[in-house]
Order: sequence, then C-alpha cells, then structure tokens
Amino acid sequence: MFRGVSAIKIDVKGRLAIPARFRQVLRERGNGALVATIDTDEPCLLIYPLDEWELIERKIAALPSLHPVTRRIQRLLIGHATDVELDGHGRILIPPLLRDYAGLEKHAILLGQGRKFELWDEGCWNQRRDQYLKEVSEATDIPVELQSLAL
Amino acid sequence: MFRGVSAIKIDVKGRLAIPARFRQVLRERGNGALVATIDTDEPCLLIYPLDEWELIERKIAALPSLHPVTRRIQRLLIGHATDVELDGHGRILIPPLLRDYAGLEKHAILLGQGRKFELWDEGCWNQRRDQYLKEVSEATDIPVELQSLAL
DNA sequence: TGTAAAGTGGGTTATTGTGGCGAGTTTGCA
DNA sequence: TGCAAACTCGCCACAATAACCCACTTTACA
Repeated sequence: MFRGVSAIKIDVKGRLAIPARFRQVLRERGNGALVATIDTDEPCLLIYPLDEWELIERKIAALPSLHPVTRRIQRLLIGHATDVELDGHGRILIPPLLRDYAGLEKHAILLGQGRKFELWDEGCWNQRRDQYLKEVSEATDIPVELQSLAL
Repeated sequence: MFRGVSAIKIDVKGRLAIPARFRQVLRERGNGALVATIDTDEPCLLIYPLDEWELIERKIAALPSLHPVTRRIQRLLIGHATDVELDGHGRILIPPLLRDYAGLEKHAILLGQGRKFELWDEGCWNQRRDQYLKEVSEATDIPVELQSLAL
C-alpha cells in the first residue's frame, strides 16, 4: 500500500522523481511500468502500477458502452491513460497534455492513496486541502458508517 | 490495449503521424493496415487495426438488416469505413470526406481506446472533454457497475 | 563528521514529429 | 484522346522531444 504525502519538484523537462521508498516495489511489480491518467472529479492525476491499472481498465472496458455516462468515463479514463516508466534515477516523465490538465508547475505534491498515487500541483493541493478541512469540520450530514469510525 | 492521449498535427495533405509507441504493434498486426470510419454519436473518427475491424464488420453485417436502425448503422459504419495504411514514416492519410465529418483541422487529438483509436479535432475535443467532466461529476444515474468500481 | 543514498539539474545523443519537394497516378474536362 | 489539375505517396531535411548519462547538492544515518 502506498502511503504518505511527498513534496516533489518537476524539472523543466517534465520529469519528477518518485520517492525512493516506493521504487523497489514499483520495480518488482511490472519493472517500473506505471500508468498516469486524469481524475474526473479533481484537477489531479492518478498514477497506478501497470498491473493495478490493467485490472481497472478491464473493469471499465467491460461496462455497457451504450450507456452514455459509462461511455464518457471510458473516453476520459482510458483515453487519458498514458504509459510511463521509471528511468534509471527513479523518475517518470509526465506527458505535456496531462501536465496541463492538472496544472502542474514546478512544485507538486504526490499523495500515496493505497493502490495508487495522486499527483497535484502544490498550489492547487493547498487550496483544496484547506477547503476539505473546512468542509469536513462544518459537515453536519455525516454518514453513520463514518460516525462510528473510531479514528 | 491502446491507451493515452496524443496531440498530433495534420499536414496540408491530410497526413497524420501515429505516435511511435503504437507503430510496432500496428505493423505486426496486419502490416500497418488500418480502417477508419465515423463514430455515429460524436463528431470523431474511429480507427481500427484491420483485423479488429473485420471482427466488428462481421458482427454488424450479421445483424438483422430488416430493422431500420441496424440498417442505418450498417450504412453509416460500413459505408464510411475506409482502408488506410501506415506509410514509411508511420503516417496515415485521412480521406477528405472523413476529415470533413470530424471537422479535422490542423491540430488533432488521438485517443487510445482499448482496441481502437478515436481521432478528434483538438478544439472539438477540448469542448467535449470539459462537457463530459461536468456531466460525469453531476451525473445522478450512474450504473451500479460503475458505482462499485473503486478507482 | 564521514559516507552513502537520494534528489536535482544539466548536457549529449538518438528518436520522433513535421513540413516540403517531386515523381507517379488518377481525374476531369475540352 | 490529350492535357492540365489534383491527389498520393515516397523520400529527404530540419526541428522538437525524450532517453541516457553524468555531476553536483542535499539529506539521512551511523
């Protein structure tokens, strides 16, 4: 499971270094092959190990493609999913179009999210995080499952 | 599986370069023979490896052609299907009629979509993508299969 | 504080993308 | 049937990009 938040820099060529603690695992699974795609709710990218992505892709592809919403999800997710690979220094190159989508500048935030990573532009993430914190503290309609969750 | 977005240019002669990462596969399957046809829902083109297209064509042809809707689908899909071939530089030539149908100008977007590609005019795609993103986030009638899909 | 590992930023080279030229072919028209 | 125009297609050249390699800085840890 991938955990934790890391501040990372993206160099002028669009490369970013995956934190060293994840590299060995990523190299063992699929030899450092990853897939980056967009998140449909937020301006951020999702990064999966290739094998993990293939599971999801199969599920998405199997959805009834006549249903307009699923058709759109297929277009967006599979359409944006791009293979990326760890280079000799544990870095990946984010394709320009995806960089644009997430508004990625020099400073980025990589969030471990269990089976995947989320990649945010730093400014964007700070804004969202504050907003989330605010929303959570103000929320009144908390699901019962959540209320019973002992943190 | 074909995946990922690529921004590509169409030259004045209507040629477009298939991204290099797909070429080898396309050459191995059917020696670079492809089929381009129209999408019946959206102003874009569908591009299949020839062998993949032949499967689909057979399925379409097998539909009960007395039914007016299938008759129309047959006309549209099979009628617009055009053989195209990778040239020495990995480019294909899109026939003028198909170019017009998809409103293809100089800047285009190629979307990998599993077993096929979709080819969009860039402006058109940007519009649609934003619309899809909006619709997906607002959608209420999400299929159960999709709800259970943990991204 | 010394050493190793990780992070960062170049420079170089190979590959890919793009536009242009020109020969050959087809099409349309007189 | 002959000619001109348009279209294809192969080829070449230049530009842009990504892959590779190396070096320096920073951090972590003994």
